[in-house]
Amino acid sequence: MDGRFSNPFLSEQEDARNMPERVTELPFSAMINDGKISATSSPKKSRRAVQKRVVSVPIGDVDGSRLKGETAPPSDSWAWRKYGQKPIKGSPYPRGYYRCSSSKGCPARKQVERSRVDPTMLVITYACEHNHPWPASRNSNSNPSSATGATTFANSSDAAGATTTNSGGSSPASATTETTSISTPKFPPEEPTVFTGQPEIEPDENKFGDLGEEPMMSSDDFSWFPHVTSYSPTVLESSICAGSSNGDADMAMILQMREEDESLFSDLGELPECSSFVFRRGVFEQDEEKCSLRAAPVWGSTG
DNA sequence: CGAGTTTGACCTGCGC
DNA sequence: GCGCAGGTCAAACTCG
Ligand SMILES: [Zn+2]
Repeated sequence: MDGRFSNPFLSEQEDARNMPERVTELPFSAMINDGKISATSSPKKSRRAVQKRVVSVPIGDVDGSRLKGETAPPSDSWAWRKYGQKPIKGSPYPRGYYRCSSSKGCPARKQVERSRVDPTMLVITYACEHNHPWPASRNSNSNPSSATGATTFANSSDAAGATTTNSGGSSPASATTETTSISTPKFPPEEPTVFTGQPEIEPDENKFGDLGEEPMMSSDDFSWFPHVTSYSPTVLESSICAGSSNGDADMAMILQMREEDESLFSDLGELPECSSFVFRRGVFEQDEEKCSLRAAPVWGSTG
């Protein structure tokens, strides 16, 4: 594994100190941390080696701001357990730390914080992937084949579609439902930076005084849809990666997803090529990393 | 009674 | 070496 992941897409903002919040979203995942788990060695490197995918999502009042009203991100089908919350310097809003409640051995983590530039947006930072194919315990349906898609989709669409948040100006608000969702997952291998429109780097606590500037939404790609998320290469890789323990299930799931994938794209008439590309790529990688990396079967027997 | 949330304490990396 | 800031743990508490 020499190449590892030199994709220009990945702009892992490990020490993104300069840019506190660049409402950016990385289409591709980068789970290749270090190759070694933080179990054998000291938990020191764990801090930095972890890549992060930042996703900006408009706050939907459909599922969120109900009782809490604070930071209630739209559930992404995965079960998250909050394990911490800390105020972030430079941001008036605290940051919530979530972990996967499905399995103890699941390294999946999620950080949710409100965007400083756009209080109506939540910045969700994903770290690590799930070691398991699917919790299949929380909400959603047990049949991620079609019913789930439809149901979840409808529900979600309502959220984003209704909220719209206007600020993001994400695509045509007039568009009802799904179409709006995926919008255009265009990840042209040439401009991963996307956020050139906001060279404004805050030195310190400048803050929320005149952040009336619109984020411009250079990358308002797919609006956060649980369903769509499943299609995200992230999850794909996740499942693939998990193929260390029970490849069967994973494979099955992948196939399943693929089917749905096609359906989805077909329905939307979007770039199916991309999907194929991604899918193939994932498989390819699976062949390479197959039984390596983390994918610790901790949750397999120890439980 | 259990899962999940809340909240303070504690730890660690990093800059000064 | 100290202080700061971010990140995590764990006890207490709440809701179902
Ligand atoms: Zn998980």
